[in-house]
Formats: sequence, structure tokens, C-alpha cells
Amino acid sequence: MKPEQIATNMVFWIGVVVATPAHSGVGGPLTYRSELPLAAGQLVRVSLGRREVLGVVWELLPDSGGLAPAQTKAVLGALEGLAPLSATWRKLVAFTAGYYQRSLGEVALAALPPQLRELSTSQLARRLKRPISDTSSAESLRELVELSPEQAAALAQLEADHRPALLFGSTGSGKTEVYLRAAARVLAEDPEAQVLVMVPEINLTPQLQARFEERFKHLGRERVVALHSGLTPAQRLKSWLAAHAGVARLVLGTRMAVLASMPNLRLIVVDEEHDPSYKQQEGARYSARDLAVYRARLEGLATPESSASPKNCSVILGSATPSLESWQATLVGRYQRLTMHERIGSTDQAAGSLPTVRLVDMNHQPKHCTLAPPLLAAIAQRIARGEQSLIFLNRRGYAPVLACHDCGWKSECPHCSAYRVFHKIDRTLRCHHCGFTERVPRACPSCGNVDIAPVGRGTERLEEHLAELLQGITRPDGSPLVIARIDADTTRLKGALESQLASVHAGEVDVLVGTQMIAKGHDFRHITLVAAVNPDGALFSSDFRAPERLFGLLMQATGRAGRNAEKGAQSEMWVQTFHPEHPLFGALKKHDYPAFSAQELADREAAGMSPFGFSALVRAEARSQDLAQGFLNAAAAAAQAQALPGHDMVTPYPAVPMTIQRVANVERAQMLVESSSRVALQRFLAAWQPVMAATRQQAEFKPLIRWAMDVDPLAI
DNA sequence: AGCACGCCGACT
DNA sequence: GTCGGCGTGCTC
Repeated sequence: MKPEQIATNMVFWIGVVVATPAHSGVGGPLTYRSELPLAAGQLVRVSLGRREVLGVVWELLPDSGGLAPAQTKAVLGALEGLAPLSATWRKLVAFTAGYYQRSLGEVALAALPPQLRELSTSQLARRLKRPISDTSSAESLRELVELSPEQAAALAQLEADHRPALLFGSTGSGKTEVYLRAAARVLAEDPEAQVLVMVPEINLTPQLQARFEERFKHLGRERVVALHSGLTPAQRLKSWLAAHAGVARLVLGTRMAVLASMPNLRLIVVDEEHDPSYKQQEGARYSARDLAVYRARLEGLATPESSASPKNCSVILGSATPSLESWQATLVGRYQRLTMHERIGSTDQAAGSLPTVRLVDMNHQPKHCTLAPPLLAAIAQRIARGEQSLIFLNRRGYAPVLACHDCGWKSECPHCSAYRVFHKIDRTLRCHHCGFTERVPRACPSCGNVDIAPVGRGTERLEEHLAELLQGITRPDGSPLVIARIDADTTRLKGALESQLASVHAGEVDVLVGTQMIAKGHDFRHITLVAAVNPDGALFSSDFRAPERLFGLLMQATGRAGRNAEKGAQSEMWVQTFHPEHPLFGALKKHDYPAFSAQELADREAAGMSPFGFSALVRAEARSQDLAQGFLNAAAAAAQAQALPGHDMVTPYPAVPMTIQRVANVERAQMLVESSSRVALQRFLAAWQPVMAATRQQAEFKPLIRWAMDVDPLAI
């Protein structure tokens, strides 16, 4: 037989993953026929039920696996011209799906740009044809800013030690320059090498992108690309293709970028690694930071595809207030720690020092005052000096609740177990959970009393209140003061945040009121006073990570103040609290993260919580709370009865209502599952998944709306 | 998740 | 008498 005859007679069996969720019963690859040989990692169009979908060739099979010919379908076509996704990428996807209890296809397809699913082969060919002109030039030898001794030491250490690195440096200590130099070194050593830099929020990418583009412009145009959800579908596809083809040398992105195809990845940077937005909060709930560490290790291992000796891939996690997980890893030597204390850009010590932290004991202030008189005086003083102040309040709207003093009516949301927030600006009551919005009633809907009043304060009311309190205060030139507010409500329109920040930078604003969204990344040169108005909630929260987040937020906020070298010494961070003796504030006063973390870690260890213990949450939603809880409890009972693998080392707790029990008329319950062993928990969850699916099939649980697992949840 | 098929109310 | 509501069930 001639070779082509063999080929036409051959049938190849391949396993293809498609975007079906874990609970659909189709968790793994589906078997398809192909007349042509296909390689693992290739993208293919296949027919699934009555539609045509994109799939990834996952494995080549020796036979149909017992399926009758009528039960199988032929692959409709491969996306030509696109290199197969690497074995390393497939391993990363498989790990993610397994660890976070999702289907392979769900994770694999979600990692691809959405436009790829719609593109026909010819359209794709057109996109791929566009050649990238090589516009690279020799790196200019202009001398870069000189590194501080700490920066130089950190870089030397990174070269000598290949363990994951935690770059521990306060705001202004020059972490970004270390990222830039580390990236430059990797890119210069290997002309193919690629670097992935992750940031927590899209807001932060433009500034950082500009900096990276400027530094790496000698590599040529389009070598630095962004990858995040703010891009148009076409831009996202373009960036992804550039990364996949190895054309993009540096990818800057948000958490989704950790699953981007990068065939020559040699360095991953995770900036602000403690940031909660690295944890995906829907679908596959993965931690992009944890996956970054896993991926770096994976990239350094040999794969069957590349016979060449594997190349190392480093990972740098950067933060001024690291997650306790990463900090603990440095204590036990799993990660190396690179410390940078100094603030850059200061010549004398006083100017470079961190702001003074002032705690205001609210027990000794006038009752019900929002801003303590000494704080108010300090703000007024700044205005008179022509300096800016920044006031934090983590609650948007005018007042968190509207109440009737006569009958006790409160502005509850009819669909959720939460109060609707009073927004004075458009006189509405808005539910921040389901979005239900109504005009504010003239009188109490319950008793008709017209005396209904706001209770508590949000940013809107604080802004109004400040305007009253600071009335008559003028700037040095005699002009009236300007108060501005930045929160999710004032930045809803595209570009609004940028323009508002610009007016702050231009010095047009004297007092800036805002939620935590202004604490992140923005470098305000002229702010010399930062105040946290009401941070106490986090001290006694049921959420065990709340103190860590508060400390991080306050440290970050202190970093906002006094970055101007001349004003550094006079900068102040004010914290209003009813608990000035709390150790968290003691550590904050000394800007002492290690002290804070030592104490917090001791608490966590005693309680067997992360990073000393491991947990997962199973959440269920139903029309009734009883059904949601009943389902979880029944599934746990079934697991116990069947003695699932790992059950003897795993503790499931009884199902409880979620903190916000009802959202949009759906009752929500959750069950915590704990173990001192990550492996035992993993084995248990994997075995439990089908048991949960079977429990769901029981008649009494048919009305259940949905259920899902969250492995390594951020909050319990 | 899609997208079927499948049985009960208000319309040309 | 049909169009269409979304309840359950399958996808190689």
C-alpha cells in the first residue's frame, strides 16, 4: 500500500475537551474521530449536540474506548496555522481543573480568548498572516538610574537562588525597578524568553504598561502586550496570539493572564501578591498567585515535546504587606525573602521616613462625631498650608441604612437579607447586592411618619459633612477649598477615574474622600495627611482575613502620604478607633509588618487556619434555606457513610446560612470543610464531587438551583 | 453552559 | 386551534 492510501483508510481517535461545566457529567475529554492525524494541544471545531464548538485536542487515543461507531462524531476541522498548546500549558490547565474541582474543558476554554471561539478558520488565517516586522534595535547603553544597594542585593540574590522569591518592600522602595531589571536580564539572556507580569487590577495596567514599554522599546513594537478583561475582544485576541506565538516578549495582565499560552516563559512577576483580586470569585475559583508559583515550577520541568534541557522559570511575588501564606513560606524556607526597607528618592533620612501614625481614641471624643476635632483641625491646617488630605471610608453611598424612629422600619431590601443604601444624590435606596433600586419614600412605608432619617455615614455623606465642618477655611491664596469624592459611584463612567485622579494630581483638590479604591497604586505627591475614619469593623469580623486586609490597606494608605521627599517628614496617617490598644494598631504605628504577621500567624496556627490548615467551602443555592442546607448536609452524610478517601483526615462542619443569606430572592447556604493536610482534602473533594452530583439527583433536591466548591476560600 | 424536547396558558 | 412559558436531560 502507498502511504497516502494508508492515511485515507486510517481513523484516528482523539480525546477533545469542550466547555462543559463540572456538574454536567461531562468532566473529561470526549472521544471524536479524525481522518487526519492531529496533535495534542491543537484547537479543533467539533460538533457537540446540535451546535458547533471549539475544543482542545487533549490526548491521542488508541481506539474508540468501547464506544459504538454511531456514538462518535468526526472532528469538523482544525484551526490551521496555530501551533498546538504546549504540554506544559495542558498540565497547568489539568492541575487547575483538578485542584479547584472544575472540568478540564471549562478551565481550558476559559483560558482562551473568547473571540477564538467564533472565528472561522479563514478569518483566523488572516489574523495570523499579519507579520510582525522586526523593529528591534540594540539596547541603548544609556545608563539607567543607579540602583539602591537593596535593589542591587535583591537582584543578585534572584540570580543566585532560584526558589520563588518574596520581594518584601514598602511603597516607594523601588520594587518596580527590580521587576524591570529582572525582566531585562531574562530577556537579554535568551532571545526567545518571555516574561509575565501580573497586577491585581486593570486600573493599574496603563501606568505600568507605559513604564515597561518605555524600558523595552528596543525590543521592537508589539513586544509588550496587555492581557486583561478591559480590552476589546479584538485586542485580547491579538495579545493572546502574540503571546502564544512567542512574539510578545512581555505580557502584562491581571489574574486571567496566568493561564495565557506562553511557550518560552522564563519569569513571572506577581505585583501586590497579597491582593484579594488574584482569587477568581466565580467559575473556576483559582488563585492566580498560587498558580503562578505552580506554573513557574512546571515550566522548569522537562516535557516530552522539548528534548532540550529544561530552562528555569523564576517567580517573584512583590508586596509591602505580603499574604500570611507567602510570608510563612519564607519562614520555612520554601520561598526566599528579599527585603527592601528604604524609600527611594530621598537624600536625608528625615525626608525618606514613613509618615507618623496617629491613633485617635474615639472613646474620648464627642459622642457620635464622625471626625474627631483634632483630626478636623489637622485637615484644616493642611488646607491652609496648600497641602492635600485623603480621607478613607469603606462604605459608599450617603448612609448605609434609612430608618423610621417611630416604628423602627428600616430600608431592608425586599429581595435580599440586607439593607438598601441611601444615595442622596439621586434620592434612591439601592441594594448593593442585587441592584434593586427605588426612589426614597416621602414617609415611612410602614407607619406613614414623615420623620425617616439616615443612619450611619457613607462617603457621600462624609463629603457633605466635611464641607459643612470646613466652611470658611480657605487656601493660602484665599480661594475656597475644594472637596472631591472618588468611589464606585463617581467613577462609573469610562475615563471618570482617570480624569478625577488627574485633577487631584494637578492640585485642584484639597480634600479627597474615597473608598479603598484610591488606596491602590496611585501615587499622590502632594498628600501629606491620610485618615481612616472607621476601620474598626475589620478587627472583630467573622472573616478571619479581615485584620490582614485592614493592616495591608492602612499600610498602603500610609504609603500614599508623603511620597514627596520634602514633605515626607511632616506626613501623617490618622486612624480613628475605639480600640487604640489593639495590637494591629501597635504594629501599624511602627510600620512593622513582621510584628503584625508574627502575631497573626500565631493566632492562625492556634486555630488551625491557613497557612497551617486547609479548607474548602461548598455553597448551595435554593429557593428555601432548608433545602440549600439539607442538600449540603445530605451530601456530607453520604461522604461519611461511604468512607471516601481522606475522610478520616477531613472535617466537614454543619451547613450554615451565608453571611448574606438571601440575594435576589435566592437562599444561600455554605459548608466549611477543613483538613490539616492539603493532600487529604484534595483526595476527599475529588471523591466527593460525584457523590454531590448523585445527591443532587435525589427527588427532594431536584429544586436546588446550583452548588459549587471554593477551594482555599479567601473568606469563610 | 447551551439547546433540545416536553407539557400547560393567552392570542391570530 | 397555535406561540411560547421555562422544567428536566443530554452532549462523544
